[in-house]
Amino acid sequence: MCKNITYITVATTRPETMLGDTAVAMNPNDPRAPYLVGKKVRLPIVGREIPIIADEHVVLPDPDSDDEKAKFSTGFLKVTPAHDPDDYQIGLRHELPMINVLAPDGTISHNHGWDDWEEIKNPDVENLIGMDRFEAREAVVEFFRQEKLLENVKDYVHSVGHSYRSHVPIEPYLSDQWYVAVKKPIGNFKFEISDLPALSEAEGNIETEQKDGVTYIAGTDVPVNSLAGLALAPLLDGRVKFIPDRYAKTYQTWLENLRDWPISRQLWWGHQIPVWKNTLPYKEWLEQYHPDQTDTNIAGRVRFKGVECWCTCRDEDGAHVQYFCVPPNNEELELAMEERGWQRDEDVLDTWFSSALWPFSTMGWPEESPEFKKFYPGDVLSTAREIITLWVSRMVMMGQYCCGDIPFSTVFIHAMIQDGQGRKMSKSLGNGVDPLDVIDSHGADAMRYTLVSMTTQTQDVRMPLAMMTLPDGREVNSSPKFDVGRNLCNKLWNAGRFVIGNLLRTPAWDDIRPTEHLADAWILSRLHGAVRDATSALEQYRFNELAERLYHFLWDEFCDWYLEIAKGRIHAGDRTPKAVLAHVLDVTLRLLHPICPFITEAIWENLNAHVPVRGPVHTPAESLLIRAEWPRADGEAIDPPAEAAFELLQDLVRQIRNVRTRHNVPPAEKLTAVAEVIEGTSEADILSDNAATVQTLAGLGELNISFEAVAPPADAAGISAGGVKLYIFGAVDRDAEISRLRKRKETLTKGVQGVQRKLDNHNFIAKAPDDVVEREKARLEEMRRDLNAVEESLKALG
RNA sequence: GGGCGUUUAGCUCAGUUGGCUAGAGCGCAUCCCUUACAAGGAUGAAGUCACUGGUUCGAGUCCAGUAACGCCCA
Repeated sequence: MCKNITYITVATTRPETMLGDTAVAMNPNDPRAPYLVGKKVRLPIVGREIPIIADEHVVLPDPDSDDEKAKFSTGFLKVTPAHDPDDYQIGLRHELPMINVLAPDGTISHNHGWDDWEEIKNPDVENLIGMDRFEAREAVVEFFRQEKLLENVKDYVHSVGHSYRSHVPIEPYLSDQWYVAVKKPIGNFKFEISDLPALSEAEGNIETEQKDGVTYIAGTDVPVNSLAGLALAPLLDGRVKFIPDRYAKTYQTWLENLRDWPISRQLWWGHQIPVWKNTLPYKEWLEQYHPDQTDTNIAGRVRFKGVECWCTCRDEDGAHVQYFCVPPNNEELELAMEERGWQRDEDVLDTWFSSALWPFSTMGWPEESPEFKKFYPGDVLSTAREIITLWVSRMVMMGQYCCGDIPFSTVFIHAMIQDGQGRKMSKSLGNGVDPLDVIDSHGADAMRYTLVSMTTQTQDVRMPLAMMTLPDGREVNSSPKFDVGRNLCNKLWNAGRFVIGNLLRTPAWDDIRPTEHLADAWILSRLHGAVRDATSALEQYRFNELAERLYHFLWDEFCDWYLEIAKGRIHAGDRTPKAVLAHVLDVTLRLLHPICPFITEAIWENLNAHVPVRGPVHTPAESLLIRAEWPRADGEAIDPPAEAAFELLQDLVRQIRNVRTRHNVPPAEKLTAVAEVIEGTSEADILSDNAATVQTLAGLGELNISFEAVAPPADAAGISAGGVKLYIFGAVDRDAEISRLRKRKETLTKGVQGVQRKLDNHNFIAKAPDDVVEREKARLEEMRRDLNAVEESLKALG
């Protein structure tokens, strides 16, 4: 059957590229292959005779397949090495000619590598010259139609890369490019390998293997002293780490599979590649410029007119071509070269090539500037995950190649902020947020605080957008998420205002007894707890925890409780809280400064003006907060008994407030209460010492403490906490009280049952750690006591 | 196709080595312009922790699988 084949059919999506076809390929497993491979076919229009070759790349036809390629395949593939990356690989494998039929502007042209043009040119082809690729596509199809060579036109779904700027389909185009060899052992290395801390340490710390005299990182084809090796070794030996550490895998996998790095870019902007090309015959060049040179195979450093240059040369179509890379600031040499026919490469460097130099080029490198000496190498790089490979790895390579050390030891990868629908922010979608607009809508510190609080260990975070009208009338994209930061800053500012406004005649720290009053001991304990937690969060790069912890301390502890208590005490003539307030504000400002630098600095200045010496330190505080020391947690100040005691007061106050709300007691109305405690117990002491505090915070006109059992009054609301039973008089709404108590009873009953079930389980008692069991037992006891109190109160109400 | 992430209250998210009666902010409901703050205060309602199995005294958390959504790379 196959012997009678006189033509073959190929399918293509880009008919115009057939002008550059140099073979037809078929899969070696195709049953027709044995008859056809090795034969030649004549290419229509062009008339070029091209071979039929066998290549695994060709997809066998299968009309029933879900795979579009197999479905549309005829079994024959036109091969255009100069205009398709896959075809290029086939071309290399089979040593096919590479014929470029396009000009750089996308029109059909015979001036850019169409080598057999003179042999094949004919009116049909000449007709196509100058057409753009889309026009030529139609013209080729039309030619096939008229010559009755067209078998079919079908719709075909495929993906073609489009330029993200101009949105036109991208055309693969064979051209000369500069590449950086990343897996080649580096010759002429400026530094000795033993001078590189990363590598010399690596020699002992990572596994390597020898192959043909080259040392590779074990299990890879990455030579230790190649650029890829320079990037990979510090990760493997632990000198570079990623946070979160899962990103190390991205980095490692990419480096292990790295191919040479193409650095030529055909853009009108950027850093033009500093390479000059000369096509003079080599001997003439030698005589003219470098009479002493006898080795014709130059590659490496040469001195040229007194300037040290990099040089390489190669044969191109029988002529010697030299390339010279000229260092910067040699304009005279460049001009002299250009006058003599040297041409500078028109391409510019890949932006990532320049970016790779960023950690040191920003500090004056290659000059050994003071900044460079002080700040290189750095510590932490904070960046986004999509540039781990393109940028981070290259900075690590170049840092060592150019400066002899890695540029940073920790790479912190932050989440990507998406819009409210989970889409990446982009200019074309208009779903982005401009930080400058956010600063206008919410303030710089508010934006910073919010972003820090969003910095979790996940990959993405969402930021719902909203149009906001600024005071100046502009409508901008912002997000209600920034309200969190704005509210915090507002709170901080007002708290600062209040504190500073109360600092007249603040006693010296040595003149107060800062732990005598429970509230003082409590806030100092909480303060040092906050310092400890904030420090630990920072050290572990847990920025959201840092933000939340400080928010919680400032708002829920300092403002909601301590300030309210301090108000009453200061009003009553106690000056101790003034010293405590000044100290707590001082430390709080230090803690918040990295997140909210502007507002804290402003408050700091105010605080300095009023109380320059404050807290346990005897010297005036730093005049600028940015220079002030980060606080240190004082373990002595952390006082768990004081915290537990204070929590009892909080519990009582909250429950009394709850009663007030449920009984619709007007805020101004003072209630009378009686508390029943057992004499000599700690809760009796706590309550006796802090009755005034509870009264103020809970709005009680009178709080009597009884060591005798109090019969639950029928017209009172009852609460209980930590062994304290408390009855509130004047809450006359019996129904409301009954429903409140029933709800509490239900909650407590459920809780008791749950814990009881746990404690009845022998396995739990036997296998759970003792402290867990003890905690459960204590909880059970507590809940039972409260439940009893609730039941008593219910009984009293009838 | 390969790698990774997410799924917890109406919304946006925490929840580290399993101990949770599951938290926060916003929103919601009720009350309050009380001399730091209404961008505030007090109180409250709201969740079958995507689904299915497993391990365990105990699972939001560990293991296996399923589904949906998303990101990066090719």
